[in-house]
Amino acid sequence: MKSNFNLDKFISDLQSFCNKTQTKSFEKGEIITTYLVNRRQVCILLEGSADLLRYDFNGNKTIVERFYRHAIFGEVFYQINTNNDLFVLAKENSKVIFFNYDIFDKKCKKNCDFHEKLLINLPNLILSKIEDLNFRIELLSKRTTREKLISYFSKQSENIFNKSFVLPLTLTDLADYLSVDRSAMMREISTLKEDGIIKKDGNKITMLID
Amino acid sequence: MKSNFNLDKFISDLQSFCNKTQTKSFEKGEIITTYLVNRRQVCILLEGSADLLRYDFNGNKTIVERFYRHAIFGEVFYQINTNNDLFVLAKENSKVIFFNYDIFDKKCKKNCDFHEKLLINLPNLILSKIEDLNFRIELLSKRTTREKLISYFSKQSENIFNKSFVLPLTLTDLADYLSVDRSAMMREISTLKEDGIIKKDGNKITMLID
DNA sequence: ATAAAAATGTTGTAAAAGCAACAAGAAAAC
DNA sequence: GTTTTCTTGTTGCTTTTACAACATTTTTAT
Repeated sequence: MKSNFNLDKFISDLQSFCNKTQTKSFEKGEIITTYLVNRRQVCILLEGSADLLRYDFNGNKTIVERFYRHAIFGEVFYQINTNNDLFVLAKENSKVIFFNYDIFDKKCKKNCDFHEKLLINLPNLILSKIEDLNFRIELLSKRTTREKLISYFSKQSENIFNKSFVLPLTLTDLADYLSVDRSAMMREISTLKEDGIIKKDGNKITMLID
Repeated sequence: MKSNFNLDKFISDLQSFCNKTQTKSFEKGEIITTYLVNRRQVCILLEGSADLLRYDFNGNKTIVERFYRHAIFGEVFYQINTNNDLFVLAKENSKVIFFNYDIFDKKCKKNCDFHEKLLINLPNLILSKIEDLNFRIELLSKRTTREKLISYFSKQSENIFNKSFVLPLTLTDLADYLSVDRSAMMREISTLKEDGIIKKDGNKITMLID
């Protein structure tokens, strides 16, 4: 549904042509990166999924963003003020390519076509990210938990062209993502079921409306 | 406070070097552009301010984004499905430069250094936009109207390095921006005043805390 | 200068959401 | 295979927010 250009080819190009990138694998639960002031790291998720997390002074967790395959993230894309505030946690075993944003200014060697490819492909990754952010804003702008849930479910359904889909998040995480109280959300899911808007079987949801 | 590169020079470069861009002026209240499916227009606000607006089926207005000088917008940055859903309205007299995103693929003529400049500067504009979107998400993620207001006010205060600042939006628009009911927001502003968190004189707010 | 429109400010009441606590089921760890 | 941890599901109660209505002030239009 997102950008359709050949990202996989691009990724393999990145790895073969430039010695200024680094690829690492992470196990579920490992910290992929912590956002640092004055660093301009760029990360692209090649495999797996991960969360950008923040814990506030009260210890409340916020899922700032959830990343899936091909997501781009790093300090470059987030205004940070203090260290250790934001970090990215692998939700599944993941593979990530890292490089510094400075790569755009300082070419690594003559005739390295890495930069050309990067300049050509990066915009697509970034535009895709902007679309995600806009959707998240649309979600969070909804006034009620019910509307948030319907929007989120509809989007999931549209993404796979199917009325039924499996939730990619636990319900606990979904509440954090929609920025609502979990128990209140559960209550709302119950009324959505009662009202015949959705059907729910475990973490499989079916939309019963258009 | 945002990106510090020389945007003004870049803008004048854009206008002088490439015949594929167009610059137009708009009076307050005029529609700058309507988002169209299958178009990939890019707009940069050179002067003034504008709102990206949506009216839902109930007629409720949402300020999707508010643009100030140097903001970048257009279909490229928003996933749209239907025409006439989203449009950009000038809040003040404004000046906007338009070009098509295809400009990145199809160079206009040999030795036109427009493209080089565009490729160099556009990322800064876009990263600045991403920062704005992230801040908006942070705001909307707050669970209470009180927290949303405090975050918004703090940000305004930090931006100009001054405890006192003039609201850039009307209170009515601020409510739409924070996605809360206006009267409920007004009530919360009252309690913020009572609790000695802020001082308010017309549309000038002073933070009384850190 | 006057009328019209928009924004601000306030309040009562109904609806929604948050908080807290707990039981039951599922998944992960040992 | 058993224990421990995490997730789901539910409910009573409190706080917050939305809705609606209206008065007042400010801004805009003519």
